[in-house]
Amino acid sequence: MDNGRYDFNAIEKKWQDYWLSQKTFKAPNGAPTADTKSPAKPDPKAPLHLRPKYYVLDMFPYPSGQGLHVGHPEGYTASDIVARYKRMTGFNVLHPIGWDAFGLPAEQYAVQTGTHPALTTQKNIANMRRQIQALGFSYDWDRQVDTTDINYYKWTQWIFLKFFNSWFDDTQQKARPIEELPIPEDIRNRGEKAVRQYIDDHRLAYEAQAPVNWCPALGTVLANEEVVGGLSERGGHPVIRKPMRQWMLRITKYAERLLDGLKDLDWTESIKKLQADWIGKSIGAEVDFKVDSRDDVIRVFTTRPDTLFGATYMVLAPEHPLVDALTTEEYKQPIADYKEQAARKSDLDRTDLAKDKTGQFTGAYAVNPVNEQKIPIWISDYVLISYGTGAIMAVPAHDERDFEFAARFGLPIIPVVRPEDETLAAQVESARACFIGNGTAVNSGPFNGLSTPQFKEKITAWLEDKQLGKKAVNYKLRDWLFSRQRYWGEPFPILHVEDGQTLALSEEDLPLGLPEMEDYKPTENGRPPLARAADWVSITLPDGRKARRETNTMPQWAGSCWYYLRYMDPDNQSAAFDSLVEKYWMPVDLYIGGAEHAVLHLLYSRFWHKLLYDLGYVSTPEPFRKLVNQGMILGEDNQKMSKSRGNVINPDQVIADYGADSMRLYEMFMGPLEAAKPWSMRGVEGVHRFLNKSWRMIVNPDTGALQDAVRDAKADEETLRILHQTIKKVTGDIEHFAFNTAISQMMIFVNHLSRRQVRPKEVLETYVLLLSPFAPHVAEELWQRLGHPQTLAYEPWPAFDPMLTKEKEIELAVQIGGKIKDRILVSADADEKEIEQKALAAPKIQTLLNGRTPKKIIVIKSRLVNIIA
RNA sequence: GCCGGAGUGGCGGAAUGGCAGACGCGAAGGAUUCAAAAUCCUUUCCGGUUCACCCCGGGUGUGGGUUCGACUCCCACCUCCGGCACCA
Repeated sequence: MDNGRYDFNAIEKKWQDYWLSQKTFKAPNGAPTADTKSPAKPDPKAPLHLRPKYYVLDMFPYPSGQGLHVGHPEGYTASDIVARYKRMTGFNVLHPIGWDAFGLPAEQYAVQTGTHPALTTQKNIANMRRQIQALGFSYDWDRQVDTTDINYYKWTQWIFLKFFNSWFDDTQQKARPIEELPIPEDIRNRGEKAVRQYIDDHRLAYEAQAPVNWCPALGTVLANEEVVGGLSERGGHPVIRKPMRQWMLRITKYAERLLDGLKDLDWTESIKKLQADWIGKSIGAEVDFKVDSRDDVIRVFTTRPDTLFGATYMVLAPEHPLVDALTTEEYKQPIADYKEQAARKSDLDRTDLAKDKTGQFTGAYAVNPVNEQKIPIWISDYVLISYGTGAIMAVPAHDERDFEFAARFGLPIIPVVRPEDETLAAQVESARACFIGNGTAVNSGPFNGLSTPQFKEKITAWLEDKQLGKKAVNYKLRDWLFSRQRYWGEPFPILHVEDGQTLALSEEDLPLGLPEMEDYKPTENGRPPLARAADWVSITLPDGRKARRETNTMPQWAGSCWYYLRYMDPDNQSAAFDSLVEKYWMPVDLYIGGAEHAVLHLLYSRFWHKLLYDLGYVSTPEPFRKLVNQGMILGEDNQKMSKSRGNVINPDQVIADYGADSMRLYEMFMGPLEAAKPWSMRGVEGVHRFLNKSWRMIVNPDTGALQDAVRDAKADEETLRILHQTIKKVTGDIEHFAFNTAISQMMIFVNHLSRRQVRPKEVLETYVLLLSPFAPHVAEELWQRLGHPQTLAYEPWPAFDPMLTKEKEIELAVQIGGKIKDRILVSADADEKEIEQKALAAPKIQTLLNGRTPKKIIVIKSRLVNIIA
C-alpha cells in the first residue's frame, strides 16, 4: 500500500490478519435472561455477553480435495452480511463454521493409497479453511468443529446411546428413558430373555434383519433417501434389495411431530411441502377381510373406505406373511416362482412405471365384509410390504393401478362412485374409465347417494361398530437405516456378546475411537473394513464373557445432525454442551444452505433435536427458526458447472484477480439469493469498478491521502436525501435478503456523491458503514483512513430519518383512460383536490379533453392521476 | 404422470395492482491521452416519422378475463428448471 490506489490484495490480507489476531468476531456465551432472549431494544454499546443473541448458521462444508467452489461463498456471504449487520444493530452474534469431515472420498483414497483418511481430511480442511478465511467471513474461529475429531464424535456416540436407551411413549408422544418402559405381565412371566427382547424391540435405535438398499459398487447399504430412482444418489450406481442385519433409528415414531412442527417454521412453503410429502401422511381406515373357509384375516389399509363395495379382488405384497399359508395346492409352484422373481428384482425394476403390471393368483378367496362377496386374492409387487399392512383391497373402477391390473388379468370392475361430469360418468359406468375423484355413491347398498366425504365418515363408523375396521393413519416415512459398511465414520458404541445379548457401552466408556488400519478395504467375505481390526473387535467383558464390537459405522448424516449444538460450547469436556449456554443461544435464528438438503439433513436434524428435547437436553422443539436456500450458480454458458463441461470458476483465481470484496459483492449482486443464476466475469469487473469508485470517492489515488472534496461540511439537501434513502433501502433489503437491490442503491449513492465537489465526511462515514457487511475489507480500510483506529464491526448501524427520504416536489403522470398523456409537478404534501386541479389544467390534457367534463378522476398520491373522459 | 418454481431489452436483473426496463454488463459516440489502459460525459426496449427538439404506435411466453388501471390478480395453454414417482 505504498500509494493511494485500491490495492485490494494488500488491504484484504491486512484486515484478515487483524480480525484473526484481534479475535474481532469472538462471541462470548451469555446467560439466558429475559433481556437476551426477547430484547426490548438491542443496545450496540452494551458488553457482548449481555446483549440479545442472534445465531446465524451456515451449512458446514464437506472438506473435499477439490476445495471451495463458487457455490459455497454465495450462502456464506449472505449469512455473513446478516451476521455483520446484526452485530452492528446490537446483537451478540454466534456465527460459526466447521467441517462435515467423515465421508467416502477420503476412504476411497485410503483404499487406493493406504493414506490414513484422517491425514487426507486434515489436509483438505487446512486448504478449505485458507480459502474460507480469504473471503473475510466473520466466523468465530475458536468455535470450529470437525465431525471426525474424537472430541466431537464422542458426543455423536453419546447421542446414539440416547437413542439406544430410549423408547417412544405413544400416549405421551415423546421419547422416554428405556428404564421407564413398562413391561407387560405376560412378557415378564416368560423370563429374562423375553424381557430383554421386548426392551430391544422398543429402543429408538434397534437392529433389524430387513431387505435394504445394497449398492455393490459402493460396497455399502444406503438409506431410502439416498436412493434416487433405483440408483445411488452418489455416483448413480445400481442398488439392489438384499436382506441384511442393520441398525435403524425409529424416526417413524416422530412422523406426526415432524409434520406438525413444520407449521411454525419460517421456511419457504416449497421446502416445508417437500418434507411433508416425504413424511406422507394419509388418513383412511383399516379393514379386515376374512379369508374364505379359513380362520385367517387380512387387514388392509385404504384411504377410500367409501369404495369398499367396488373391491373386486385383493392383492398382497409377495413378502406378506400369510401368502404361503393361503396359497392352495394348485398354485404353490407359480406363487413360489413369482415370489422368487420379485425378490430378485432391483429397486429400479420394481419402480419402473413403464412396465406392465405382473401378479399371480393364490387360489384363495376373501370375503368382502360389506356385502359378503367372495373375491380372489392375488399377489403382486405393486403392493409394497413396507407400507400400510402390505395388503390392499383392489377397487379397479377408482384406482388407476388397480384398473391397470384388472384390465391385464381380466378381473371385474364395479363402479361405485359417480362423477359429476356426465360424459365421464358414462365411461365409468361402462368400466371404460377409472375415476379417482370425489362423487356420489352408487352400487353401494344402503349408502347409495352419499357424497364421497359423507360416505367415508359413515362407513368408518359402521366398520368400527361392527368391529370390522377402524380409522387409521399411515405415513410414507420409513425408519432410518443408520449403519454403513465403511471405515471412515463414527464407530457404534455397541458390543455383541457371545450369548447373543447386544450391549451398549456406558457413557463413561466413550469415546470409542477408530482403530488404526493398514488396509481399508472391506473383508473378502464382504464384512465392513473394521472387521479386519481383530484386536479392536474382540473384547472380554469384566464378567468374563467374550464380545465383538459392532463393525458397521454411522452414516455421514450423523455428525451433521447436531453440529449446530456443539458450536455453542465446542470445548466442553464433560457434556455435549452446557444447558445454560444452550438456553442462551438456541434456536438458530437463521440457517442458510443449499436446497439439496431439503429432506435429508434437515429432517434428520429435526428428528435428533426432538429426541434431545424429549430427554430435556435442549429447550426448543425445533432447531432452525428461519431457513433460506441459496440458488445454484451456473457456468457462464448457463449450464451446471462441471469439470467435463470446462465451465468451472475457481474462487481462488477470482480473489487473486479482483479481490474477496469483489467476489462477495458480485455473488450478491447477481440476482435474488434463492434463484439459480449464471456466472459472468464481466459482472465481477462491474462490481469491482464500483468498489474502485467508492475508494476514489474518498481516497486520492495519487497521494493516498483523503480527497480534497472530503470535508467537515454540512450535506446539501439532495445528498442528504439520497443518503437517507440509501440507509432505508439497504437496511430493509438486508432484512429481506434482497442483497442485489441493496447494492444497486449503494451504486446510485456513489454515482451521485462522486460527482460532488464537496463530500461531507459524516456522509461518507455512514456510507462506509452501510457498505461494510458486503465488502468488509475495503470498508475497514476506508473507515481507518477516515480517522477511526478501531474496527467498524461494532459501530452502531446507521439510522435514517423518514422525513429526509422524501422529495419536496414530485412529478406525477397524468393519464387519460389509463394512457399517459402528460406530466405535472406537485409539492409532496399536495392534497388530492390540488393534484386533480393541476392535472386538469395541464396544457395537453386541456387539448385532449377539449372541453368535455371527465366522468371520473382517480388520484393516487405520489404516483399518478387517471382521468376517465 | 403428479407437485413446486420460473418465463421481462443483446445479457444478469428491477418494479408484486399505479410512469415497465432501476442498477450492472455489453454496445455506440464523445472528452482526456503522443497512444493505450483507466477515468469522465452522452446514447442504448422495438417500430414509425425522424433524430434539432419532439411526436405517434406497440411492448413483460401465448390466448382470454377482472379492473379506471395488470409484469403483478383469475382461467386455459406453451416452454424451461427443480422435486417426487406403483405409498393403496
